[in-house]
Amino acid sequence: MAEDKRRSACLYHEMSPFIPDIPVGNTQMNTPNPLTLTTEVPEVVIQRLPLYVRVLTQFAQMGMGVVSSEQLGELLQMTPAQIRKDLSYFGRFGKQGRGYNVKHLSDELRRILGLDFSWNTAIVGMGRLGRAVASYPGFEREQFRIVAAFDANPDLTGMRVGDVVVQPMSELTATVRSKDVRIGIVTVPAAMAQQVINALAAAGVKAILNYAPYSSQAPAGVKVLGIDPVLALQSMTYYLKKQMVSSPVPR
Amino acid sequence: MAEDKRRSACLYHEMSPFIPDIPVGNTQMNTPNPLTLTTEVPEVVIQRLPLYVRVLTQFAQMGMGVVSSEQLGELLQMTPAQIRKDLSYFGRFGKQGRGYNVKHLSDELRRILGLDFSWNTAIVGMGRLGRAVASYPGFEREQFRIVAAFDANPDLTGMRVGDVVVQPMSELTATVRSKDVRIGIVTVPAAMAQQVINALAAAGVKAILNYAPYSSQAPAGVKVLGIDPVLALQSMTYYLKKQMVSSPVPR
DNA sequence: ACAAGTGTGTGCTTTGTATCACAATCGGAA
DNA sequence: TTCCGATTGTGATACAAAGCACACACTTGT
Repeated sequence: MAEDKRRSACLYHEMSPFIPDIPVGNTQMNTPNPLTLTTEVPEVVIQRLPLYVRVLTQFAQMGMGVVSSEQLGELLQMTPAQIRKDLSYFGRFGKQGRGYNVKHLSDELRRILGLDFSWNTAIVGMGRLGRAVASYPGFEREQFRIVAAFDANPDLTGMRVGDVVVQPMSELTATVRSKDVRIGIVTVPAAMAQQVINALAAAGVKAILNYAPYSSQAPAGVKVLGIDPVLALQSMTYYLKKQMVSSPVPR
Repeated sequence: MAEDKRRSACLYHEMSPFIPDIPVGNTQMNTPNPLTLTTEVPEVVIQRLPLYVRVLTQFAQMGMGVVSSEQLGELLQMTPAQIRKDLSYFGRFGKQGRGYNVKHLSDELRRILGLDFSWNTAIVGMGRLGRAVASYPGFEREQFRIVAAFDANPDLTGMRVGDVVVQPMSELTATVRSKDVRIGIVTVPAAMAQQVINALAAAGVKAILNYAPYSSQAPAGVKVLGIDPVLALQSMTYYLKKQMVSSPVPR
């Protein structure tokens, strides 16, 4: 039977400290050379996993015990085949004829993504945007703990935002290390963004969420992801404009 | 010479009311059947155009008159070839041996995207998140005008947020039509998101920015784009976790 | 116990996107 | 004016992702 395409599943299991004891016989670790056979999981797939987690949560709230890839696909607007293929990168989570156990798959995906414990984050830039982001409950709800906040403006030092007190930039490196901050959130003006990103990277932060409307240079080994609602709107207007031309009367 | 691959450039020029008078001889409109030859511009390309606009603005602020695709590529972390190819979907904006005129290219891209005039938007959900989004200056700065705000909670009706006054949901349809709202911003709780999206769509809105952490079903003909910083963080943790396993001592 | 039905996992095909490589073109220097 | 270095625009190519289709596994009902 099929015993060749264990590709990235192997890679993954190697990274993972605990292998799930799914009743599936073929966990043969016959990987010839784990360093050469680096068949990575595509980044797009990784980016879709949180989506799967989210809809699984929705299904769980609806009281459903099992879901099929077709049901998932309908909610996510994608083909069942793609979902199955994505999941197959990490193992065999479904049962033929039944589908996927909602709770089990959700837990597995959370574990794969590293969402089974909480991550310490620091936010830099305590202006209007920064305060809004810091007080947004969505992060804490998903186990992202904001454990520190910084701002260059000395007037803001000492101000309480949520559970933390604003610190001056000079304390960034020390605090990041002492509080084991792994994720940085940048909410400073565009002109300051790059230098803040560099400072965070220098302090050892490896993942940064950048709210500044600025195309940043990611320091080596650091993942910087931009969040910019304006960029999103700006690409939608292209399609809006096209529609207007085809039907000039707006309604 | 090359006179076959005018593909989507033709399509685009057809949509566009004003054709730029770039000194380029071959604007031959020999498209056989504009309806059959629908070689669309890839969506990924459209999504990158705002990025180009943004860095061009940066270059302009730096006082640069012309840029090469290589310079753009360095700032955007992508290959020069890709930038050139993306731009070639819409026309010939550069000059061999020189590069692109920053101001000219920026203006052209803005026009292509429909950013040469302002767009009316309405925001639904005036909770903490909604108020933060409504008062974020980034939208107005890029010509997205928030002309209406709605909330289901009657206590909020009449409250002033930025330049607008919060209205009840019952007035949504009428206001969207009378104020020519083309874009909707959804900042309601996840459980309410779908019904708000449907209401906006029914009122004629064709583009929606959804801040709710919920995988929505886009009504036919409507583009719904989700903004969720948590999803972004959740995919980054995958890589953070991998790094931790390879170097167990965090620093 | 077996047959019918359902839905997974995955090899193969198709589609789509990024990259390469080079001819065509431009501006400036000699 | 002509040559030279630079950089575009784009066909061709390589790569990656999505979708298809089916064997196989599991469940349920009889």
